[in-house]
Amino acid sequence: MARVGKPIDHALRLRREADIRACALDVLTTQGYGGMRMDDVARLAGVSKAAIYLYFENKEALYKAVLRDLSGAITGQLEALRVQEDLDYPARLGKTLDVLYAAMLESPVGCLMPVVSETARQHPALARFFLEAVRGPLDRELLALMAAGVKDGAFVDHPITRSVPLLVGPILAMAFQQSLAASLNAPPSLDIEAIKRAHLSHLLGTLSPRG
Amino acid sequence: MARVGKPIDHALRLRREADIRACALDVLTTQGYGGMRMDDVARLAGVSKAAIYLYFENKEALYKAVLRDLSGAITGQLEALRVQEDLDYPARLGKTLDVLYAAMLESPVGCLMPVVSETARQHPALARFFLEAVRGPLDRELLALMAAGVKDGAFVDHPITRSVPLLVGPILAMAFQQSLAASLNAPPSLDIEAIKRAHLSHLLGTLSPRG
Amino acid sequence: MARVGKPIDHALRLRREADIRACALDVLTTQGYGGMRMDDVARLAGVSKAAIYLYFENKEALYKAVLRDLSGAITGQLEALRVQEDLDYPARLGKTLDVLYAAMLESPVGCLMPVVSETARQHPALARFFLEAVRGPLDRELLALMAAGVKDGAFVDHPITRSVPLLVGPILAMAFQQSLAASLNAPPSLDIEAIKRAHLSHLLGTLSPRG
Amino acid sequence: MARVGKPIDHALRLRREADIRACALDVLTTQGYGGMRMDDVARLAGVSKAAIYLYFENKEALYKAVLRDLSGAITGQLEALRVQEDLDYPARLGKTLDVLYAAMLESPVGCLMPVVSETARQHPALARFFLEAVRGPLDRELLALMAAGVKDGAFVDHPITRSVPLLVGPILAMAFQQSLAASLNAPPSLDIEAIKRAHLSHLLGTLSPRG
DNA sequence: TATGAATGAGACTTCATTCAT
DNA sequence: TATGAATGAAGTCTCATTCAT
Repeated sequence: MARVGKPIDHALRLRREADIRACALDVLTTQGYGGMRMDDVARLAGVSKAAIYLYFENKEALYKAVLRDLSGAITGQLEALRVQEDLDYPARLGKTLDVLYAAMLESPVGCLMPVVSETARQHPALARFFLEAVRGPLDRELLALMAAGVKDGAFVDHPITRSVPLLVGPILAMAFQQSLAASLNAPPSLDIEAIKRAHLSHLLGTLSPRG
Repeated sequence: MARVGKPIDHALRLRREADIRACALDVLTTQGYGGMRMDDVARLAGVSKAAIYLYFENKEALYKAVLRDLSGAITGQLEALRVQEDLDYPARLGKTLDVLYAAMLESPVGCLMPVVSETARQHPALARFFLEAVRGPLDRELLALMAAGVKDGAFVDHPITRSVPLLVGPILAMAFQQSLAASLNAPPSLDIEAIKRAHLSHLLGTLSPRG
Repeated sequence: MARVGKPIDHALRLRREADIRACALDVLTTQGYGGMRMDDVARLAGVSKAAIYLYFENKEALYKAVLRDLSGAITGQLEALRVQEDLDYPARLGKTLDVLYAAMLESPVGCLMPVVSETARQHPALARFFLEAVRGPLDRELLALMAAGVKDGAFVDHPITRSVPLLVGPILAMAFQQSLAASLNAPPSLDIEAIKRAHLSHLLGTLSPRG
Repeated sequence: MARVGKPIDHALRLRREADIRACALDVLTTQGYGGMRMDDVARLAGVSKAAIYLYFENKEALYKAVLRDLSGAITGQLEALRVQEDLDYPARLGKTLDVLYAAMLESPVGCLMPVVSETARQHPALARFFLEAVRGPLDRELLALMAAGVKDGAFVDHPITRSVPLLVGPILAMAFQQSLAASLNAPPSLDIEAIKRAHLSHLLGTLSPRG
């Protein structure tokens, strides 16, 4: 009657938690942090408001969990790329852009950027969390790749190798733009593949050792 | 009895209104739309909360007024951009970056871009207005400059000449970063002049006809 | 039309505040701190719940204000007595008992003692407040009187002159008892005047210099 | 199938019930009734929250059970008091104080007295029960001792011999004080032995036939 | 015009209690 | 019997907005 039980239950719990996180992400991207009511998340997840508190200590914790989850996935991908030594540096940079473009422009993550920005203004603790737990690891990965490329002579030692905004700022800008467009129900107007190619070519133009 | 007072009162009214708008902008840039409490605006403006409602119908109307007001300021700056035709293209691109860096990093406009994005879903009309009155002219001006440079042979016909995010996205990324840092009362950590130089060098590396 | 206005308004505000404090005391003595809902206080005072927050920062502050108010009155009386040098020490001690008996057994203050006790368990901050702002001053007054009496040779230097519980603990005990009796709608069974006389006689028996 | 298990189960059930009662007492003395969360009791008892409801109908029932249980312990102590008739009256009064000091300051009973007072309004039945089962016998015993002492000429016929608060109120006052100090995690600051001696000396000063 | 005072709707969070297993 | 999970009712506090003066 008790069956194996325990591990299954544990998995259930994890799935429930993920469910709630997913619903929270949904609400978050459309309503922002201030507009995300625990009620909404609960209703969307099909549970009672109080149930959310069984999985997350409070609204802030839920928000952090959503962010941590998403950023962990991205950072993980970047790290895998960075150490994939069978690719040359330009290729690794290209794949890195692939990951970032996909995350920021083809997933809900992009829509979170304005939310993060707005949220940070009212909740310094959340701003700090974002910088330390999301932005920090991401930046470190990217700068590590560039530094390695420079050290191995694959990249010129140009200041952009030390500046994340100059390297991938355009992606953030597009995320903002797309989020705005989405709010207006405008069709997404960016030809992402073309822009990505141009972005990479632009970077390599500056970074390639000769001419 | 109060007849004679009218015109004076009218001027006073306009000034008061502008005062309140200015204070609202202040609060808006530091706290975001959700964090802008009528109480705060009132206190900052030195009037009673109820007084605000004598000048603006409600919070949203005040927000709209702030944005409308700001769009005028931006258009002014754009006009200054356009009259610099006696300089060569690289120099004009440099000046353009100067203006944009200043606008995004040292004026409230940069801070408002994320605010607008974030409130876009609740206030699509405002978002549209912002896109048309602020972002639109800015984009057109920049693209016109690049197109002219290409046509005159001063710039290579690289796709980045047709993509505002690729050209100046890094600036928004930095605004975002700076705004986060400000939420933490951390001193701004970016060496903007150096970055600006790197940015220009990066662009010219791709755009310059030779090499 | 503006009349003198201001001072009257100010007085009104103070009266409102006192009203709310009084209602809070009412609810507090019957429901305890945990059972005192802001709603109840508001309804009793004939204002909206939110209005209370115009006068008191939060529930804790309201509670503190109630306590501070009551204790201030008592301590003030005690202090006046202590320095009333035309009375001899036994008389001053007697009057002091008068004050304490009246406060604890003939006013709602007595009923607050169990409330304070219960509240302290859940809110250390309030326990500290009670000790520092209520109990402390009261104890100091009482001990100062005894010390002066001893120094002037009016009282024997017995250890009870340095122990507030031994001096006036019985009053607290009766307050608890009365509060309990009140809860049961039992008629108050104590002959306070007689007990007070016995109490004083008991104290003077120990404190009087000769036999 | 489970027939044989019954008696064992029954014993287990009783032990479990007692366990839970003990844990509830623990929480009750430190947190008060309002602060006693079923969660806390469950965690302390090492069972699930739901399990408590297998043994007690609800929170109030658990509270009642704790009190009922305790009344037994007290009556036991009182019986020990009564059998000391071989000692003279002052010595017996001293022993009586010993027992009361121990009961009020070193056992949970002292802590519960204010808890009962505080919850009396919500649970008058409990208050009455407490008065009859705990306070009543205690008072009767004390007054009987004093009456006997007076009748045998060992004590003066002073009114304090007929007033429990005047005789032992200080002990409750100290319990109150100690309970507050405990809320603050402050080390208990009372030198109980010294106070007890002073207390006895104070009483005998009034009660001793000569002087 | 201007304001101090007031409020209702609503948000987060807690907890005794129940239910499916 | 025992529990992890779930919940509804309730409580504190906030804030845009209104009203009497």
